[in-house]
Amino acid sequence: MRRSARVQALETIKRRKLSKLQAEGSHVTSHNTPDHVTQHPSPPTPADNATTVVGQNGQSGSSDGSHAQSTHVTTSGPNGHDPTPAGSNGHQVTTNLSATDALPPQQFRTTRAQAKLLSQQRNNFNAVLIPQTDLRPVNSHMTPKLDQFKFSQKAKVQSESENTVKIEDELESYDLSRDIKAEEKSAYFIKTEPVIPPLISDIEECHTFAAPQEFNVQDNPEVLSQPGPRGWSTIYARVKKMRALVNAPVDTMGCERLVQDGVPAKVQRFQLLISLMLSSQTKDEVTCQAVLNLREFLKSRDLLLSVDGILSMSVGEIDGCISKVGFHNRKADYISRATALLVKDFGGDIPPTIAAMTSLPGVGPKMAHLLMHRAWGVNEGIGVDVHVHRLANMWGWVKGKTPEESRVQLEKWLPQELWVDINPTLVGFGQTVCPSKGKKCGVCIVDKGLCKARLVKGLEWKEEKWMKEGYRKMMVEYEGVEQ
DNA sequence: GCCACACTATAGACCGCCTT
DNA sequence: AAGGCGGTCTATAGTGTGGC
Repeated sequence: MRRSARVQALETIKRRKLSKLQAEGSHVTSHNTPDHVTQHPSPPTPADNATTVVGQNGQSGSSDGSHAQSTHVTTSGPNGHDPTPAGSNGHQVTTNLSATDALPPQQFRTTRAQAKLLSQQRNNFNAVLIPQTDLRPVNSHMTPKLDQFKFSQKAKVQSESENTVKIEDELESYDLSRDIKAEEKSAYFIKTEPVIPPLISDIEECHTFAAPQEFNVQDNPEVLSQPGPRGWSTIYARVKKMRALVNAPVDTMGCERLVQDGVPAKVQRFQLLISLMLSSQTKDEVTCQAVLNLREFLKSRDLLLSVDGILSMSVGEIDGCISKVGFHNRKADYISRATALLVKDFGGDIPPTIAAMTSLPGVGPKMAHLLMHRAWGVNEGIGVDVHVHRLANMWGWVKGKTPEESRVQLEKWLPQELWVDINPTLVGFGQTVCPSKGKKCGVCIVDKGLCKARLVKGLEWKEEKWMKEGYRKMMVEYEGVEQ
């Protein structure tokens, strides 16, 4: 077992033991639990019932130890607010909350029947009907107390509790009948209400900064008529069609949406750089929270998330704010060093060339090209991330071993008008309909003959299952699409 | 069949070792 | 010296397995 899996398993066991002891009325001090919180005796908790409902990403049915965020081990009050005294030493925080307090109010809990229904719906690809972003954990109002070294761990506890309430709140308010009705119509790609995650609503000043104008297939038939690999334009047009109907995390929490309005363009560019640096190997919502943490922290110093702001922070403080993103230790160091380099070599602004950008630590070609698009409005190349790389290879558009190889090959034939558009289009598609694992071929409208995914061993049985369950009608029923 | 648990794959950039 | 390759970091989704 790999170390992380082992740690996860151990933590799960610890949590369960703790929960059991609580249920038995024992007085437990969990010095070794991740939250370092003393937990008090409690009546038997229905936590397990609750946790079988929906975890992160709205996924149902799992109390997998690896899905720690779906667990009601929490020190939070009923509304998910952190009850931890702000001035504590951070190494061991004692609360007087009972476990009853720790549970969300009854009305937020979802019944097993509802959970089952939701589980079934998800299996029927309601990841589309219920955009994942609707159910993803989102936490707000996290007040960093970075004087405490253990901030990140406390933050984790806080976010778990808030997530739980919010997710279930979402579920409670979700109109199940609407979905059943939708299923009867076999309209699987239903764009629900505009998906504005609560996270975004907490940062109202966020907007799309220097966002490239969306490429419209209908208005640009000549672009798609250009030569390229077999069927490329058909695939692109259909993916665009699906993307118009599916909300993906990148649409609402992409890096360019994490830039503050009303601040100098130079600061906006810097914020975009930081967002991009944080985003690698990190889900959009986690990146978003990390950016918010940085901004909240700097706000307490009357500073913006800017070069000056970052320079005022130690690496440890940066790390504390971004502790939930992947490779946070290294990224904290990169951010600190890159910011210093910006001041030293580039006048405190991000450089306007790919070469200069990639000279910054933690910035590779993908980020550089995206920065050129978003920050400078310059279209010099394609921002090829793993989704673009994976999908382009899957469709036979390129044969690249690395994203960089794929980028070079793509740029040889892909019309330049699409160089900016292809990233958000394929990333969103890769996040929702065609992830590397769990491809939803049953609802994809790309031609069978054009997509290798349908030939991948192991997918056949799924296709069969979907057919049996009657969930693969969209291809013929979706308006305007013929297979 | 359901559930809990274990395990694996994946992601972007960098680093260090090895080979050429 | 340059390039290739595999390991590393962390979090999470998906899948497999075994017990009830």
